[in-house]
Amino acid sequence: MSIIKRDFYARDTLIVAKDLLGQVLCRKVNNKICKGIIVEVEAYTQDDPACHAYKGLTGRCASLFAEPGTAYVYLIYGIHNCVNISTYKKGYGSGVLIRALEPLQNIENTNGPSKICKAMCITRELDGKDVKKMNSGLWLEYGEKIPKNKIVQTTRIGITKAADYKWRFYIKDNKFVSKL
DNA sequence: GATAAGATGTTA
DNA sequence: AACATCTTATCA
Repeated sequence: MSIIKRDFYARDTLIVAKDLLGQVLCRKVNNKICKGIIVEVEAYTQDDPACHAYKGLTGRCASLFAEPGTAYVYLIYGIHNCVNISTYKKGYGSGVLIRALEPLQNIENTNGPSKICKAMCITRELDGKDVKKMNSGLWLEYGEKIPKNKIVQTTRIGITKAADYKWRFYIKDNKFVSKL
């Protein structure tokens, strides 16, 4: 397994989102390593009304504007954390929300964006971390390539704006994709 | 099985 | 006031 490099993230957000399927999200806490295969994602860009970066750079979403391959971790509904990876280029607010994982190592039950964070101890301390470095405690590695006919593209979940954008991608027939 | 409601805190 | 969610309760 090798770590995913900058070039991967420095592309169009939709492409990165699709290509993240099958890659492996890794987290090190208390000398334990957790791993899971990414099976479901959503793309968000600065031109997208549903994106936190739509209204421009704010304190909360600054990580979306950072170098490609930066973690954006935020609190939603007062209770739950969600994790994104910033994409495209520095100064442009875009990223990919990791919605579901297939457990590989030291985790289970990760069929939702906040469940991932709970299972892997991803908190807002990780906001702004560089996921291209293992010593951030959170990074991604190359996994299996997913054949095109196994990738489903559809509408995003839990948003009210731009609800017609088909910017959600998941692996067909995978048990760990979140429910409607 | 399905659907509805409640928890909860940060943000602009 | 809105919010990129999850769990529990209450039906059937």
